[in-house]
Amino acid sequence: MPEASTAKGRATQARIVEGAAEVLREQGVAFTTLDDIRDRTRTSKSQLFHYFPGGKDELLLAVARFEAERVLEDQQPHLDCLDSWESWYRWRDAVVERYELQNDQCPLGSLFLQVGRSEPGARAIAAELMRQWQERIAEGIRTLRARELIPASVDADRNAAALLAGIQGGVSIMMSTGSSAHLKAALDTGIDQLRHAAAGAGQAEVK
Amino acid sequence: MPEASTAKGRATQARIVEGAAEVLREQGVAFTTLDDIRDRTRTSKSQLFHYFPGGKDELLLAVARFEAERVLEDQQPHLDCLDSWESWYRWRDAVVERYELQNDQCPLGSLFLQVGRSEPGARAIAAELMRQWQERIAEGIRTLRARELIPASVDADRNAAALLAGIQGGVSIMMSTGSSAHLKAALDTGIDQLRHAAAGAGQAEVK
DNA sequence: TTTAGACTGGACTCCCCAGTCCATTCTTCT
DNA sequence: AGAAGAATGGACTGGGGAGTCCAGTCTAAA
Repeated sequence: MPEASTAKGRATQARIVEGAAEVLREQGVAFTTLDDIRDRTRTSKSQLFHYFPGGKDELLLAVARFEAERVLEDQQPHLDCLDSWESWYRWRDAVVERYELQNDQCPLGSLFLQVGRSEPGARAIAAELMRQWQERIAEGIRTLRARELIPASVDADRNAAALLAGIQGGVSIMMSTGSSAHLKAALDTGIDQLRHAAAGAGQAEVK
Repeated sequence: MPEASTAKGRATQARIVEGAAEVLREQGVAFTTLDDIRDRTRTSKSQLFHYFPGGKDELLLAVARFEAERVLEDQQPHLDCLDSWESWYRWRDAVVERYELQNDQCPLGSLFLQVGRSEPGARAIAAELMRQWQERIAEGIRTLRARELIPASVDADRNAAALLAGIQGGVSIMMSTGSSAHLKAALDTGIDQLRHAAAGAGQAEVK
Protein backbone atom coordinates (compact mmCIF):
# COMPACT_ATOMS: atom_id res chain seq x y z
CA MET A 1 0.00 0.00 0.00
CA PRO A 2 2.06 2.96 -1.23
CA GLU A 3 1.38 6.17 0.63
CA ALA A 4 -0.48 8.82 -1.32
CA SER A 5 1.66 11.86 -1.84
CA THR A 6 -0.86 14.65 -1.46
CA ALA A 7 -3.32 15.50 1.29
CA LYS A 8 -6.22 14.89 -1.03
CA GLY A 9 -4.83 11.52 -1.97
CA ARG A 10 -4.38 10.48 1.63
CA ALA A 11 -7.93 11.51 2.40
CA THR A 12 -9.23 9.40 -0.46
CA GLN A 13 -7.17 6.42 0.58
CA ALA A 14 -8.45 6.66 4.14
CA ARG A 15 -12.01 7.04 2.89
CA ILE A 16 -11.61 3.87 0.89
CA VAL A 17 -10.34 1.81 3.81
CA GLU A 18 -12.98 3.06 6.22
CA GLY A 19 -15.79 2.70 3.73
CA ALA A 20 -14.65 -0.74 2.72
CA ALA A 21 -14.56 -1.76 6.37
CA GLU A 22 -18.17 -0.64 6.76
CA VAL A 23 -19.37 -2.53 3.72
CA LEU A 24 -17.47 -5.64 4.73
CA ARG A 25 -18.98 -5.56 8.20
CA GLU A 26 -22.45 -5.25 6.74
CA GLN A 27 -22.29 -7.77 3.93
CA GLY A 28 -19.43 -10.08 4.78
CA VAL A 29 -16.34 -10.61 2.68
CA ALA A 30 -17.84 -13.29 0.51
CA PHE A 31 -20.60 -11.05 -0.73
CA THR A 32 -18.73 -7.80 -1.16
CA THR A 33 -17.50 -6.65 -4.57
CA LEU A 34 -15.21 -3.82 -5.51
CA ASP A 35 -18.22 -2.09 -7.01
CA ASP A 36 -19.96 -2.11 -3.64
CA ILE A 37 -16.90 -0.47 -2.14
CA ARG A 38 -16.71 1.95 -5.03
CA ASP A 39 -20.29 3.04 -4.48
CA ARG A 40 -19.94 3.47 -0.77
CA THR A 41 -16.74 5.43 -0.96
CA ARG A 42 -17.73 7.52 -3.97
CA THR A 43 -14.64 6.53 -5.88
CA SER A 44 -13.86 4.94 -9.22
CA LYS A 45 -12.18 1.71 -10.17
CA SER A 46 -9.03 3.52 -11.15
CA GLN A 47 -8.80 5.07 -7.70
CA LEU A 48 -9.09 1.72 -5.99
CA PHE A 49 -6.29 0.34 -8.11
CA HIS A 50 -4.29 3.53 -7.87
CA TYR A 51 -4.12 3.29 -4.08
CA PHE A 52 -4.08 -0.49 -3.90
CA PRO A 53 -2.15 -1.72 -6.92
CA GLY A 54 -2.30 -5.24 -5.57
CA GLY A 55 -6.05 -5.20 -6.15
CA LYS A 56 -8.70 -6.61 -3.89
CA ASP A 57 -6.34 -8.67 -1.77
CA GLU A 58 -4.24 -5.69 -0.91
CA LEU A 59 -7.30 -3.66 -0.03
CA LEU A 60 -8.68 -6.42 2.18
CA LEU A 61 -5.36 -6.60 3.95
CA ALA A 62 -5.44 -2.87 4.61
CA VAL A 63 -8.93 -3.21 6.03
CA ALA A 64 -7.75 -6.06 8.22
CA ARG A 65 -5.01 -3.86 9.62
CA PHE A 66 -7.51 -1.08 10.19
CA GLU A 67 -9.93 -3.38 11.99
CA ALA A 68 -7.22 -5.01 14.06
CA GLU A 69 -6.23 -1.63 15.44
CA ARG A 70 -9.77 -0.88 16.45
CA VAL A 71 -10.13 -4.08 18.40
CA LEU A 72 -7.76 -3.07 21.17
CA GLU A 73 -8.70 0.62 21.02
CA ASP A 74 -12.31 -0.25 21.66
CA GLN A 75 -11.32 -1.92 24.93
CA GLN A 76 -9.54 1.13 26.22
CA PRO A 77 -9.05 2.58 28.72
CA HIS A 78 -10.09 -0.55 30.60
CA LEU A 79 -7.66 -2.98 29.03
CA ASP A 80 -4.68 -0.92 30.13
CA CYS A 81 -5.62 -0.53 33.77
CA LEU A 82 -6.62 -3.96 34.99
CA ASP A 83 -5.45 -3.17 38.50
CA SER A 84 -8.43 -3.92 40.70
CA TRP A 85 -11.34 -6.35 40.59
CA GLU A 86 -13.66 -3.50 39.70
CA SER A 87 -11.50 -2.61 36.72
CA TRP A 88 -11.60 -6.20 35.51
CA TYR A 89 -15.36 -6.13 35.55
CA ARG A 90 -15.45 -2.81 33.74
CA TRP A 91 -13.26 -4.35 31.07
CA ARG A 92 -15.53 -7.39 30.88
CA ASP A 93 -18.52 -5.14 30.35
CA ALA A 94 -16.71 -3.20 27.65
CA VAL A 95 -15.84 -6.37 25.75
CA VAL A 96 -19.35 -7.77 25.97
CA GLU A 97 -20.90 -4.48 24.93
CA ARG A 98 -18.56 -4.04 22.00
CA TYR A 99 -19.34 -7.42 20.54
CA GLU A 100 -23.03 -7.30 21.31
CA LEU A 101 -23.27 -4.07 19.36
CA GLN A 102 -21.36 -5.56 16.50
CA ASN A 103 -23.62 -8.55 16.78
CA ASP A 104 -22.97 -11.09 14.09
CA GLN A 105 -20.43 -9.07 12.23
CA CYS A 106 -16.92 -10.31 12.81
CA PRO A 107 -14.88 -8.54 10.17
CA LEU A 108 -11.57 -9.99 11.15
CA GLY A 109 -12.53 -13.60 11.37
CA SER A 110 -14.04 -13.64 7.94
CA LEU A 111 -11.37 -11.44 6.38
CA PHE A 112 -8.77 -13.94 7.39
CA LEU A 113 -10.66 -16.82 5.98
CA GLN A 114 -10.90 -15.07 2.66
CA VAL A 115 -7.38 -13.76 2.35
CA GLY A 116 -5.79 -16.08 4.83
CA ARG A 117 -4.40 -18.94 2.91
CA SER A 118 -3.09 -16.90 0.02
CA GLU A 119 -1.62 -14.04 1.97
CA PRO A 120 0.86 -14.74 4.74
CA GLY A 121 0.39 -11.08 5.66
CA ALA A 122 -3.08 -11.74 7.01
CA ARG A 123 -1.85 -14.38 9.41
CA ALA A 124 0.79 -12.01 10.66
CA ILE A 125 -1.80 -9.36 11.44
CA ALA A 126 -3.97 -11.82 13.33
CA ALA A 127 -1.05 -13.30 15.21
CA GLU A 128 0.24 -9.89 16.22
CA LEU A 129 -3.19 -8.80 17.42
CA MET A 130 -3.52 -11.93 19.55
CA ARG A 131 -0.05 -11.44 20.95
CA GLN A 132 -0.70 -7.88 22.01
CA TRP A 133 -4.13 -8.64 23.38
CA GLN A 134 -2.87 -11.54 25.45
CA GLU A 135 0.06 -9.49 26.69
CA ARG A 136 -2.22 -6.76 28.03
CA ILE A 137 -4.32 -9.32 29.86
CA ALA A 138 -1.22 -11.00 31.27
CA GLU A 139 0.03 -7.61 32.40
CA GLY A 140 -3.25 -7.11 34.24
CA ILE A 141 -2.80 -10.43 36.00
CA ARG A 142 0.76 -9.50 36.99
CA THR A 143 -0.56 -6.27 38.43
CA LEU A 144 -3.00 -8.20 40.58
CA ARG A 145 -0.11 -10.33 41.72
CA ALA A 146 2.04 -7.32 42.51
CA ARG A 147 -0.78 -5.90 44.60
CA GLU A 148 -1.09 -9.26 46.31
CA LEU A 149 -4.70 -9.61 45.30
CA ILE A 150 -3.80 -13.05 43.99
CA PRO A 151 -0.97 -15.40 44.97
CA ALA A 152 2.38 -15.29 43.18
CA SER A 153 1.87 -18.85 42.00
CA VAL A 154 -0.74 -17.85 39.40
CA ASP A 155 0.59 -18.34 35.88
CA ALA A 156 -0.17 -15.04 34.18
CA ASP A 157 0.53 -16.16 30.64
CA ARG A 158 -1.43 -19.35 30.78
CA ASN A 159 -4.44 -17.68 32.34
CA ALA A 160 -4.26 -14.85 29.84
CA ALA A 161 -4.11 -17.33 26.97
CA ALA A 162 -7.13 -19.19 28.28
CA LEU A 163 -9.07 -16.00 28.79
CA LEU A 164 -8.26 -14.82 25.29
CA ALA A 165 -9.32 -18.15 23.85
CA GLY A 166 -12.58 -17.89 25.76
CA ILE A 167 -13.26 -14.45 24.33
CA GLN A 168 -12.51 -15.54 20.78
CA GLY A 169 -14.69 -18.60 21.11
CA GLY A 170 -17.43 -16.66 22.83
CA VAL A 171 -17.51 -14.21 19.97
CA SER A 172 -17.54 -16.86 17.30
CA ILE A 173 -20.31 -18.80 19.02
CA MET A 174 -22.24 -15.56 19.24
CA MET A 175 -21.90 -15.27 15.50
CA SER A 176 -23.70 -18.55 14.93
CA THR A 177 -26.22 -18.41 17.73
CA GLY A 178 -26.79 -14.72 18.23
CA SER A 179 -26.41 -15.10 21.98
CA SER A 180 -23.62 -13.61 24.06
CA ALA A 181 -24.10 -16.19 26.81
CA HIS A 182 -20.90 -18.04 26.01
CA LEU A 183 -18.85 -14.90 25.83
CA LYS A 184 -20.14 -13.85 29.21
CA ALA A 185 -19.60 -17.32 30.67
CA ALA A 186 -16.02 -17.37 29.43
CA LEU A 187 -15.20 -13.96 30.82
CA ASP A 188 -16.97 -14.56 34.12
CA THR A 189 -15.48 -17.93 34.85
CA GLY A 190 -12.08 -16.69 33.75
CA ILE A 191 -12.18 -13.80 36.18
CA ASP A 192 -13.77 -15.96 38.86
CA GLN A 193 -10.90 -18.34 38.50
CA LEU A 194 -8.49 -15.55 39.31
CA ARG A 195 -10.54 -14.41 42.29
CA HIS A 196 -10.91 -17.95 43.42
CA ALA A 197 -7.16 -18.40 43.31
CA ALA A 198 -6.98 -15.46 45.67
CA ALA A 199 -9.02 -17.27 48.28
CA GLY A 200 -7.75 -20.84 48.08
CA ALA A 201 -4.46 -22.49 47.31
CA GLY A 202 -2.28 -21.65 44.31
CA GLN A 203 -3.16 -22.70 40.79
CA ALA A 204 -3.69 -26.35 40.33
CA GLU A 205 -0.55 -28.17 39.44
CA VAL A 206 -2.11 -31.25 37.99
CA LYS A 207 -0.54 -32.82 34.95
CA MET B 1 -31.24 -32.92 -0.50
CA PRO B 2 -33.57 -35.55 -1.95
CA GLU B 3 -32.49 -39.09 -1.23
CA ALA B 4 -31.18 -41.01 -4.19
CA SER B 5 -33.43 -43.92 -4.99
CA THR B 6 -30.92 -46.59 -5.98
CA ALA B 7 -27.90 -48.00 -4.20
CA LYS B 8 -25.63 -46.63 -6.88
CA GLY B 9 -27.17 -43.23 -6.54
CA ARG B 10 -26.73 -43.19 -2.80
CA ALA B 11 -23.10 -44.17 -3.17
CA THR B 12 -22.51 -41.34 -5.61
CA GLN B 13 -24.24 -38.86 -3.38
CA ALA B 14 -22.12 -39.91 -0.43
CA ARG B 15 -18.98 -39.78 -2.54
CA ILE B 16 -19.82 -36.23 -3.50
CA VAL B 17 -20.31 -35.07 0.07
CA GLU B 18 -17.17 -36.75 1.36
CA GLY B 19 -15.05 -35.63 -1.57
CA ALA B 20 -16.38 -32.10 -1.32
CA ALA B 21 -15.53 -32.07 2.38
CA GLU B 22 -11.96 -33.06 1.56
CA VAL B 23 -11.51 -30.40 -1.07
CA LEU B 24 -13.06 -27.77 1.15
CA ARG B 25 -10.75 -28.67 4.02
CA GLU B 26 -7.75 -28.40 1.73
CA GLN B 27 -8.56 -25.26 -0.21
CA GLY B 28 -11.08 -23.40 1.89
CA VAL B 29 -14.58 -22.50 0.80
CA ALA B 30 -13.61 -19.25 -0.87
CA PHE B 31 -11.30 -20.99 -3.31
CA THR B 32 -13.29 -24.09 -4.10
CA THR B 33 -15.35 -24.37 -7.27
CA LEU B 34 -17.84 -26.98 -8.33
CA ASP B 35 -15.32 -28.12 -10.92
CA ASP B 36 -12.79 -28.87 -8.18
CA ILE B 37 -15.40 -31.00 -6.48
CA ARG B 38 -16.36 -32.61 -9.76
CA ASP B 39 -12.75 -33.60 -10.41
CA ARG B 40 -12.17 -35.00 -6.97
CA THR B 41 -15.35 -37.00 -6.88
CA ARG B 42 -15.17 -38.19 -10.49
CA THR B 43 -18.63 -36.89 -11.28
CA SER B 44 -20.19 -34.53 -13.77
CA LYS B 45 -22.01 -31.27 -13.40
CA SER B 46 -25.31 -32.93 -14.01
CA GLN B 47 -24.71 -35.31 -11.15
CA LEU B 48 -23.95 -32.52 -8.73
CA PHE B 49 -27.18 -30.78 -9.66
CA HIS B 50 -29.09 -34.02 -9.80
CA TYR B 51 -28.31 -34.78 -6.16
CA PHE B 52 -28.24 -31.19 -4.97
CA PRO B 53 -30.86 -29.33 -7.00
CA GLY B 54 -30.32 -26.26 -4.85
CA GLY B 55 -26.84 -25.98 -6.32
CA LYS B 56 -23.68 -25.05 -4.50
CA ASP B 57 -25.40 -23.72 -1.40
CA GLU B 58 -27.27 -26.93 -0.86
CA LEU B 59 -24.12 -28.96 -1.33
CA LEU B 60 -22.20 -26.80 1.13
CA LEU B 61 -24.98 -27.24 3.62
CA ALA B 62 -24.80 -31.00 3.24
CA VAL B 63 -21.06 -30.87 3.80
CA ALA B 64 -21.61 -28.74 6.90
CA ARG B 65 -23.98 -31.36 8.28
CA PHE B 66 -21.47 -34.08 7.48
CA GLU B 67 -18.63 -32.23 9.18
CA ALA B 68 -20.74 -31.32 12.19
CA GLU B 69 -21.45 -34.98 12.80
CA ARG B 70 -17.78 -35.83 12.68
CA VAL B 71 -16.89 -33.25 15.28
CA LEU B 72 -18.58 -35.05 18.15
CA GLU B 73 -17.81 -38.52 16.84
CA ASP B 74 -14.11 -37.73 16.82
CA GLN B 75 -14.26 -37.04 20.54
CA GLN B 76 -15.77 -40.39 21.35
CA PRO B 77 -15.71 -42.44 23.42
CA HIS B 78 -14.16 -39.89 25.77
CA LEU B 79 -16.80 -37.19 25.52
CA ASP B 80 -19.50 -39.59 26.71
CA CYS B 81 -17.73 -40.87 29.80
CA LEU B 82 -16.37 -37.86 31.59
CA ASP B 83 -16.69 -39.60 34.95
CA SER B 84 -13.25 -39.34 36.50
CA TRP B 85 -10.38 -36.88 36.36
CA GLU B 86 -8.42 -39.30 34.21
CA SER B 87 -11.24 -39.46 31.70
CA TRP B 88 -11.34 -35.67 31.49
CA TYR B 89 -7.67 -35.62 30.62
CA ARG B 90 -8.13 -38.33 28.02
CA TRP B 91 -10.84 -36.23 26.46
CA ARG B 92 -8.58 -33.17 26.56
CA ASP B 93 -5.88 -35.10 24.74
CA ALA B 94 -8.33 -36.34 22.13
CA VAL B 95 -9.55 -32.82 21.40
CA VAL B 96 -6.04 -31.41 21.13
CA GLU B 97 -4.89 -34.25 18.93
CA ARG B 98 -7.84 -33.98 16.64
CA TYR B 99 -7.36 -30.31 15.96
CA GLU B 100 -3.59 -30.50 15.76
CA LEU B 101 -3.92 -33.10 13.04
CA GLN B 102 -6.44 -30.98 11.21
CA ASN B 103 -4.10 -28.06 11.74
CA ASP B 104 -5.27 -24.94 10.00
CA GLN B 105 -8.26 -26.49 8.34
CA CYS B 106 -11.47 -25.55 10.04
CA PRO B 107 -14.15 -26.66 7.64
CA LEU B 108 -17.08 -25.60 9.74
CA GLY B 109 -15.98 -22.13 10.64
CA SER B 110 -15.41 -21.17 7.07
CA LEU B 111 -18.43 -22.97 5.72
CA PHE B 112 -20.65 -20.96 7.96
CA LEU B 113 -19.10 -17.71 6.94
CA GLN B 114 -19.71 -18.52 3.32
CA VAL B 115 -23.22 -19.82 3.54
CA GLY B 116 -24.06 -18.24 6.85
CA ARG B 117 -25.78 -15.02 6.13
CA SER B 118 -27.83 -16.27 3.24
CA GLU B 119 -28.86 -19.65 4.63
CA PRO B 120 -30.57 -19.80 7.99
CA GLY B 121 -29.98 -23.56 7.77
CA ALA B 122 -26.25 -23.13 8.37
CA ARG B 123 -26.80 -21.27 11.59
CA ALA B 124 -29.12 -23.97 12.77
CA ILE B 125 -26.51 -26.64 12.18
CA ALA B 126 -23.87 -24.68 14.07
CA ALA B 127 -26.21 -23.85 16.91
CA GLU B 128 -27.33 -27.45 17.26
CA LEU B 129 -23.74 -28.70 17.27
CA MET B 130 -22.81 -26.24 20.00
CA ARG B 131 -25.86 -27.18 22.01
CA GLN B 132 -25.08 -30.89 21.92
CA TRP B 133 -21.40 -30.37 22.57
CA GLN B 134 -22.06 -28.17 25.58
CA GLU B 135 -24.67 -30.57 26.87
CA ARG B 136 -22.21 -33.48 26.87
CA ILE B 137 -19.65 -31.43 28.75
CA ALA B 138 -22.27 -30.29 31.24
CA GLU B 139 -23.32 -33.89 31.70
CA GLY B 140 -19.73 -34.74 32.53
CA ILE B 141 -19.64 -32.02 35.15
CA ARG B 142 -22.88 -33.27 36.67
CA THR B 143 -21.38 -36.75 36.86
CA LEU B 144 -18.43 -35.36 38.79
CA ARG B 145 -20.90 -33.68 41.11
CA ALA B 146 -22.87 -36.88 41.55
CA ARG B 147 -19.67 -38.69 42.48
CA GLU B 148 -18.87 -35.88 44.87
CA LEU B 149 -15.60 -35.15 43.17
CA ILE B 150 -16.69 -31.52 43.04
CA PRO B 151 -19.12 -29.61 45.25
CA ALA B 152 -22.77 -29.37 44.36
CA SER B 153 -22.46 -25.61 44.06
CA VAL B 154 -20.60 -25.81 40.77
CA ASP B 155 -22.71 -24.45 37.92
CA ALA B 156 -22.48 -27.17 35.28
CA ASP B 157 -23.97 -25.18 32.43
CA ARG B 158 -21.92 -22.07 32.95
CA ASN B 159 -18.68 -24.02 33.24
CA ALA B 160 -19.54 -26.09 30.20
CA ALA B 161 -20.31 -22.94 28.22
CA ALA B 162 -17.00 -21.39 29.20
CA LEU B 163 -15.09 -24.55 28.37
CA LEU B 164 -16.75 -24.79 25.00
CA ALA B 165 -15.97 -21.15 24.26
CA GLY B 166 -12.36 -21.80 25.19
CA ILE B 167 -12.14 -24.71 22.81
CA GLN B 168 -13.68 -22.76 19.95
CA GLY B 169 -11.39 -19.83 20.54
CA GLY B 170 -8.37 -22.06 20.97
CA VAL B 171 -9.06 -23.67 17.64
CA SER B 172 -9.59 -20.41 15.81
CA ILE B 173 -6.44 -18.91 17.29
CA MET B 174 -4.61 -22.03 16.17
CA MET B 175 -5.85 -21.32 12.68
CA SER B 176 -4.12 -17.97 12.59
CA THR B 177 -1.01 -18.75 14.57
CA GLY B 178 -0.46 -22.43 13.93
CA SER B 179 0.08 -23.05 17.62
CA SER B 180 -2.17 -25.12 19.86
CA ALA B 181 -0.96 -23.34 22.99
CA HIS B 182 -4.21 -21.46 23.48
CA LEU B 183 -6.35 -24.52 22.98
CA LYS B 184 -4.32 -26.37 25.57
CA ALA B 185 -4.38 -23.42 27.96
CA ALA B 186 -8.15 -23.15 27.67
CA LEU B 187 -8.72 -26.86 28.28
CA ASP B 188 -6.20 -27.07 31.10
CA THR B 189 -7.38 -24.05 33.01
CA GLY B 190 -10.97 -25.08 32.46
CA ILE B 191 -10.38 -28.49 33.97
CA ASP B 192 -8.13 -27.05 36.67
CA GLN B 193 -10.94 -24.76 37.63
CA LEU B 194 -13.17 -27.74 38.24
CA ARG B 195 -10.50 -29.53 40.24
CA HIS B 196 -9.80 -26.38 42.13
CA ALA B 197 -13.43 -26.07 43.02
CA ALA B 198 -13.13 -29.52 44.52
CA ALA B 199 -10.48 -28.35 46.95
CA GLY B 200 -11.68 -24.89 47.98
CA ALA B 201 -15.00 -23.23 48.45
CA GLY B 202 -17.90 -23.28 45.99
CA GLN B 203 -17.90 -21.32 42.75
CA ALA B 204 -17.31 -17.66 43.17
CA GLU B 205 -20.47 -15.72 43.62
CA VAL B 206 -19.12 -12.32 42.83
CA LYS B 207 -21.21 -9.80 40.96
C1' DT C 1 2.04 30.47 -15.89
C1' DT C 2 3.77 26.42 -16.93
C1' DT C 3 4.64 21.75 -16.32
C1' DA C 4 5.22 17.29 -14.22
C1' DG C 5 2.98 14.28 -11.96
C1' DA C 6 -0.76 13.06 -8.90
C1' DC C 7 -5.56 12.15 -9.06
C1' DT C 8 -10.09 10.82 -11.10
C1' DG C 9 -13.99 8.95 -14.23
C1' DG C 10 -15.80 5.35 -16.37
C1' DA C 11 -16.06 2.45 -20.41
C1' DC C 12 -14.20 -1.83 -21.74
C1' DT C 13 -12.18 -6.56 -21.72
C1' DC C 14 -11.71 -11.01 -20.31
C1' DC C 15 -12.19 -14.91 -17.67
C1' DC C 16 -14.17 -17.73 -14.42
C1' DC C 17 -17.76 -20.38 -12.70
C1' DA C 18 -22.62 -21.55 -11.37
C1' DG C 19 -26.16 -23.39 -13.52
C1' DT C 20 -28.78 -25.52 -17.91
C1' DC C 21 -29.82 -28.96 -21.25
C1' DC C 22 -30.14 -33.00 -23.79
C1' DA C 23 -28.45 -37.21 -25.40
C1' DT C 24 -26.90 -41.63 -23.72
C1' DT C 25 -26.33 -45.49 -20.54
C1' DC C 26 -27.52 -48.15 -16.62
C1' DT C 27 -31.14 -50.27 -13.03
C1' DT C 28 -34.99 -52.16 -11.63
C1' DC C 29 -39.39 -54.07 -11.85
C1' DT C 30 -42.90 -56.75 -14.07
C1' DA D 1 -37.57 -58.66 -22.78
C1' DG D 2 -38.80 -54.14 -22.49
C1' DA D 3 -40.30 -50.01 -20.52
C1' DA D 4 -39.86 -46.39 -17.14
C1' DG D 5 -37.22 -43.92 -14.65
C1' DA D 6 -32.72 -43.18 -12.43
C1' DA D 7 -28.03 -41.98 -13.31
C1' DT D 8 -24.37 -39.99 -16.13
C1' DG D 9 -21.38 -37.20 -19.55
C1' DG D 10 -20.19 -33.08 -21.10
C1' DA D 11 -20.91 -29.17 -24.15
C1' DC D 12 -22.91 -24.75 -23.72
C1' DT D 13 -24.67 -20.25 -21.82
C1' DG D 14 -25.00 -16.11 -19.22
C1' DG D 15 -23.76 -13.01 -15.88
C1' DG D 16 -20.90 -11.04 -12.70
C1' DG D 17 -16.92 -9.08 -11.21
C1' DA D 18 -11.72 -8.25 -11.12
C1' DG D 19 -8.61 -5.79 -13.39
C1' DT D 20 -7.05 -2.50 -17.61
C1' DC D 21 -6.67 1.70 -20.09
C1' DC D 22 -6.75 6.19 -21.48
C1' DA D 23 -8.42 10.58 -21.55
C1' DG D 24 -9.33 14.41 -18.68
C1' DT D 25 -8.77 17.26 -14.30
C1' DC D 26 -6.51 18.93 -10.31
C1' DT D 27 -2.26 20.19 -7.30
C1' DA D 28 1.91 21.99 -6.17
C1' DA D 29 6.25 23.72 -6.98
C1' DA D 30 9.32 26.63 -9.69
